[in-house]
Amino acid sequence: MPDETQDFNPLSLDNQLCFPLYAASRELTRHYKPFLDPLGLTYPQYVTMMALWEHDEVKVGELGERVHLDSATLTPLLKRLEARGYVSRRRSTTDERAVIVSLTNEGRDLREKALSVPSCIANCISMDPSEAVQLKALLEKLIGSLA
Amino acid sequence: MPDETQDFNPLSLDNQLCFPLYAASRELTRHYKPFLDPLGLTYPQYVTMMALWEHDEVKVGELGERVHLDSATLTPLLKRLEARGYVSRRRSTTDERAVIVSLTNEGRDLREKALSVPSCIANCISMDPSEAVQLKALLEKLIGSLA
DNA sequence: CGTTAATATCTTGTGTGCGATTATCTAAGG
DNA sequence: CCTTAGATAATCGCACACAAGATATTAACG
Repeated sequence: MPDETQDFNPLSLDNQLCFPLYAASRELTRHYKPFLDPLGLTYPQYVTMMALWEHDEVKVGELGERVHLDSATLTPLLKRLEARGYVSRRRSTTDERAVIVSLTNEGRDLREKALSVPSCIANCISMDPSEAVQLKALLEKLIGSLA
Repeated sequence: MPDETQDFNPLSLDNQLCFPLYAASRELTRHYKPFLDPLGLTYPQYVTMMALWEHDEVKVGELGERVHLDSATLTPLLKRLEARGYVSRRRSTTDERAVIVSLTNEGRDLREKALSVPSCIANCISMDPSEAVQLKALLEKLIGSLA
């Protein structure tokens, strides 16, 4: 019988919020891989493309704010997307410091092929939809609380 | 006025569970840094140490199962912890394939200094404790559902 | 106009993550 | 024994992630 009065261990993995958050993020990312491989995208690239499908012709900094990545991560990632032919990068003519990221036709077309990805992932998650919605809301609340 | 009948966009970042999960994980990790720097630990190293503080003298594979990391990530991470003097690695005498990871005295002592970290982080999260508990439960459910 | 501060991106260095491969060792069968 | 299948880490290659610093441009101010 476990002793109910035993000391609470603040460093136990089972008492941490950070640990399941960290593990869940990587586990979910791993599950995207088989669906993203045919598109020639990694998971961070997929997230970046989703942001661009919503709104392109944006500066690197604006894009980074949207996906919570800084330019040190985005610059090489965008260069790889450019090499793939999905995006183009050009200096702004009005502000030579800024780089404008836009979708190529191929990048725009890729969206059609990506449309089925969310439902493929949904099938991998045997979780009540209402719970998934609740989880998403709590995660967004956490992000807001950390800002 | 937004049109309530407009098409649902499955690829909108705002409709994804993966995106806030990915962002929240990195944001939270970032918030650990100022508290982990004085300990000489990165966030994944901290997680690994927490697992070892609970139970050391374990094989690399067992440790990896606990923290959801494979040997390609753990081996160099453990070598850095070894270089720091926090852990030791030795081949098992009974099974020469296995490497046993154990804490050094210095590694064990580090736990005392780390005891305050969880409460420091808790202070950073302006979130109802019951919501945090709920979030943790939902994350664990998600991990289980993906397994 | 010239100097300085602010902005925006890029580069470099360190440390993960993980797929794929390799090397070593154990165990099981013949 | 010997071969072989399975187990276990380590290694390699590529792609993030981010701090810190470098570079280039713009804006602000006297």
